[in-house]
Amino acid sequence: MKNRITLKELAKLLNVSVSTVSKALNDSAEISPKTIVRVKELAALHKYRPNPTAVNLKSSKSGTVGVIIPNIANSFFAKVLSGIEAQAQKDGLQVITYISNESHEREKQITEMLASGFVDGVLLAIAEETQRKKDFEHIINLIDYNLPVVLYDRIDFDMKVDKVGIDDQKIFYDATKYLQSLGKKKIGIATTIHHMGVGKLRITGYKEALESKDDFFIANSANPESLKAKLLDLLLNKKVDALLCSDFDSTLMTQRLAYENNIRIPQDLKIIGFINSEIAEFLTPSISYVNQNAAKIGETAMEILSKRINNKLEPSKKEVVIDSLVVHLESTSKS
Amino acid sequence: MKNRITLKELAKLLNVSVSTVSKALNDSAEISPKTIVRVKELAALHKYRPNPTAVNLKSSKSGTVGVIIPNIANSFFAKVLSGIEAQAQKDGLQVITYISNESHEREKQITEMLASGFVDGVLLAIAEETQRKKDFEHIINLIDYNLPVVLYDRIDFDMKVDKVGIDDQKIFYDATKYLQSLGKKKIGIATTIHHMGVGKLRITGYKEALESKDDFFIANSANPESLKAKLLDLLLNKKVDALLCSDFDSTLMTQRLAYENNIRIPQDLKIIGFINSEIAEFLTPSISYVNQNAAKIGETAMEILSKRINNKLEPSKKEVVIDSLVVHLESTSKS
DNA sequence: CTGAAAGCGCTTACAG
DNA sequence: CTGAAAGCGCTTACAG
Repeated sequence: MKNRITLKELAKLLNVSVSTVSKALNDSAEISPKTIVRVKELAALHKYRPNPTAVNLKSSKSGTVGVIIPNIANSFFAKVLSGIEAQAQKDGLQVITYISNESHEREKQITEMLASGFVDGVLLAIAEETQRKKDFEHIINLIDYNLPVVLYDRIDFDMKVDKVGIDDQKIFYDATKYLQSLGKKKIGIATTIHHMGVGKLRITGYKEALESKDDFFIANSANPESLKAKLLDLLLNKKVDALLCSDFDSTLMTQRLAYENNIRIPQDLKIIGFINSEIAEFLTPSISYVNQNAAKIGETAMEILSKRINNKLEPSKKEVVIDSLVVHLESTSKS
Repeated sequence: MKNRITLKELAKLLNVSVSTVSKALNDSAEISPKTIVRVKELAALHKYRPNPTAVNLKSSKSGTVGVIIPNIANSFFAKVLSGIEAQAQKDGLQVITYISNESHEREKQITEMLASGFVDGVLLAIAEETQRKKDFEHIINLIDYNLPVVLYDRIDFDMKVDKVGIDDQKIFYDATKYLQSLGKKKIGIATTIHHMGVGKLRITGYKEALESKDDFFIANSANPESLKAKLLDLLLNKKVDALLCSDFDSTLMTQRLAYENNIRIPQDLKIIGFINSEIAEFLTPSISYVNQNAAKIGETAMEILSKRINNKLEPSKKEVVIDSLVVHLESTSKS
């Protein structure tokens, strides 16, 4: 990399001291207007930029935040990242990206690295494996380190940190109520993430919405074969007339099984799924989906982290719920 | 953030000098084995970690690379990022992510910021708008700055930098030949990115594969209405029997128009599209797609950048082509 | 209004 | 084998 000009060199060229140059560039009231102009002109000429690393060392800040993403191929998280990046831009922060791939081990490595102190704060969505193992020690450590941490999306954990996510329970509650309003009597749920925080909340919301007289119809398994068997039971034997699908895999399997068994969507079966708009819109038929407002989640989480870093927030932790809504496409249209 | 222990404090506790502590921790041959053990034990006890910013300042390196991503919601780029991150991990580099949103202006801002010198190197896929405007000045500046730069994916540019991408021309050449081998006589192409480097190469490959007696059937427009009209002409009037779709939008429009006009896929029309596996597999019918090996592209680009940063590469620039292949699903199955 | 000095937390040539 | 000193590129309290 080309050698960039330093304060020292600038000072030599101007025949003034380094301190004068530094103060002039920072518009210090101590420096005469004339000198300020003179210094700034030469700095501009040489395209002087303060060395960020030196500034960081002085200020004990890095100007960076770490973002831990469980799975970037999931377009939900890609959009969250996009929101994070946009807000970080505004706040003058650099985003360092780490991908845990839903792995507990990898997540531990990352949190340890972050605790070593490069970044000023951390945005975290907890890996699936970590949730399954219920081993949050590395996360507690990170928080105890007094590094500002904001949990995003996966926030149903008992930790003293700021959180930004959606109200998973309410969404499935509302969705269930909506299907009831369409006259559906046998509403079921399909899920591969029932062991995860968000998965549990969605089931709770669903159950809560049903009347005492209603049966629960739940197909839950992380194993495709087992899920398929359970779903077929709901579709063919129990003859459910609507299904809430809690994730990508269960949504697509539901749709496929309906197709293979000549169950017509939406006439015989209505579906609402937790999948991305890109896919939902282009399935045949298109599938009504939950728009989680991913970018907004990222933006808000970054905004809170940024304020936390700059001590602009009262000590008590925040928990922000971002509105999400069901986008109705063909799979819930009135038949 | 909790105050972390420094070399100085460690030195005081041990009653030795800072230099001794530093050398001991770095296993210097100058230091006695006894001292090394003593120092390391206390360091471990206090969980000492060198302050990365200070190390960076000394070494004039930041240990970070900047990655400019045109559109992270495109799962191709998400996978590239995933490959980049994995390799950066191995190389001990931190990945700072910037999203240009295909915007020329935003890309300029980012490159200027990067030229200001925080990162050790840059991975770049050039924004669509930049390509349309043909204004590459900011990129040339970045390169001239002697900051190592590696172009990924979008590499059909005349710049003296390392490049990692796929052979777009060959893929559509091969795909066309394949469709011919199935007996298809009227092979067309649908594209919304004909103005972009990769889009042009794909068309070139397609044309190259056709015999002199064959006609070209090209539906090209970035405007949906116009593309639709051109596609309908190919499908209904010209009666093409196969279509290569150069991007997401044209693939889905082709599939939709076929559906709406009772053109059966694959019996009446074969399709190969440049879309992600996640979507391709779940369309009805499933659409044969080009697997671009996105993670490999990211990994390789990062590997080259890392070597370039450490001066482990000869001066001449590299251009690496990552193999990609067509994954055949229902839309090209023998009818 | 300007500059010398100290210091952020390290590393490393040099002296002893 | 150990330590004092210089220096990476800045900022800022302090002296003049």
